Amino acid sequence: MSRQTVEEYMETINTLQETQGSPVKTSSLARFMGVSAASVSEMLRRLSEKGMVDYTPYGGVSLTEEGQKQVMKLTRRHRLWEVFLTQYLDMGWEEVYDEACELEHSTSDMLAEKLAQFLGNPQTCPHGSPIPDSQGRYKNEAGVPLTELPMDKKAVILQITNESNKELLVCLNELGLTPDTEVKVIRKSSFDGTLTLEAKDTIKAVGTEAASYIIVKPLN
Amino acid sequence: MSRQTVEEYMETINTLQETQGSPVKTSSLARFMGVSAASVSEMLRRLSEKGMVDYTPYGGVSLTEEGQKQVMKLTRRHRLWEVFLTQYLDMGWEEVYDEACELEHSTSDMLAEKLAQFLGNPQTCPHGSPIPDSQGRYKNEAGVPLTELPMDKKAVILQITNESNKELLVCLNELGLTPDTEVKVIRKSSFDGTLTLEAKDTIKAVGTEAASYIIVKPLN
DNA sequence: AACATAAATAAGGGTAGCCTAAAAATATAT
DNA sequence: ATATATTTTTAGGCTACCCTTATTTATGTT
Repeated sequence: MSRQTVEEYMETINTLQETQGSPVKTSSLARFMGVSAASVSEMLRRLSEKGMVDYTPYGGVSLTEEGQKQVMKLTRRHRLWEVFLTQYLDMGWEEVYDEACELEHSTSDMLAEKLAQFLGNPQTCPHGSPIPDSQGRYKNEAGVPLTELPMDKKAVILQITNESNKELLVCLNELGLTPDTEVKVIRKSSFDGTLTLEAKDTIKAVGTEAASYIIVKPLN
Repeated sequence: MSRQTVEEYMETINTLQETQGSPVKTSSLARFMGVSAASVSEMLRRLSEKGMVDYTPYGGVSLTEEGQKQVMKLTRRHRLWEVFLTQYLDMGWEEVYDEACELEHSTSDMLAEKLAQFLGNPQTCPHGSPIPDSQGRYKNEAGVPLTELPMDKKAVILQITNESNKELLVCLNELGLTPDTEVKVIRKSSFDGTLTLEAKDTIKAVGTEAASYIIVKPLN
């Protein structure tokens, strides 16, 4: 089986575990990967034989420790490339996800470490997600979705989940809602929950879906 | 057919056209790609259908204009990555060929141009080979193998062909025989042709095989 | 508990890319 | 010019990954 394809399955399993909990359903995987459920079943059987996932037919799938380790390696490569592409090649933060998806599969261990060194061992990607260390260890700073931040409480943006959503990222970038920015919710619409924010001394409006992808850390 | 595989066939056809002339034989391709001649035949039929090569059974293969253009794009990506890897990530010039082989297949048009810009549009790779421009145009400076340089004539190293030969590159690097270095042949062994050189005010010995891979431009 | 519905797998088929063995074409030597 | 050797292609098979259709399993409702 082609390395690239397998790696994409494993990464998707990981993402779905994180966002929707474990175990992951065949149908979710099929939807996210754009293939039929039958293809997923088949692949899960193979990945299971290779010891990368725990898979019980009809019961869903989760990564084994070994599988998790592999995914952390890929995540590291992916996010290091994102840092390089934004900081040195001047790409937009909505463009780098797709490029990094390609590059990560062509990155040797040595290259990854040299790149990390060149970049000064960054701790997060441009979207604020943590970069696993060379051992695959991962420290995630605790935060809450902006939707759950109490009114009038100052907070700092940690991370934008959904880093592959270009429309979202373009929009947030225009609003200046990027990691490390301080924000405060000053109004919540009683009709549809739309938030009114104060950030960088300006007033901004953010819908609930967008807000749910913005992870913040309350201050004090 | 997987893009990667196809691209590697095309690049190999190009390399063999350059080094051994056109058309390229099935058996050469099979040898260089490490696959059976039967697999090559099959692939050539498919590439021919796609208009990438001119192929006559039993008669060898050569790239079409379209195929050539594709290869130039890949060559550009490959050599740009080599420059990046040596200049910014501090990789050895014997290591970058393999890494660039992987990366070139994962490089979009936009990424290639951004990278070129970041690197200051370099004209040659670390081994001295020209980098095609964004239109795929290619200007190769004329030179001769070191084996054909007249004795006592000063020359400057243009290029090391055989950039994938690690042992050769390590050795030449130790001797300081890299592009832009001035050299002069001061002795040729009448027994086996081994050359004695003067470069950087030091005396160096180079065998004929190694010397045949060193392309120089005579001065004055 | 029985039934309807949804989800997942099994069965069967396709393509790309690889192989080996056999057959065909070409090159070489006598 | 013919026989032999070499090269190349054809034929037939294998695996990875994908598909659609049919069947099985799980789930939720009454």
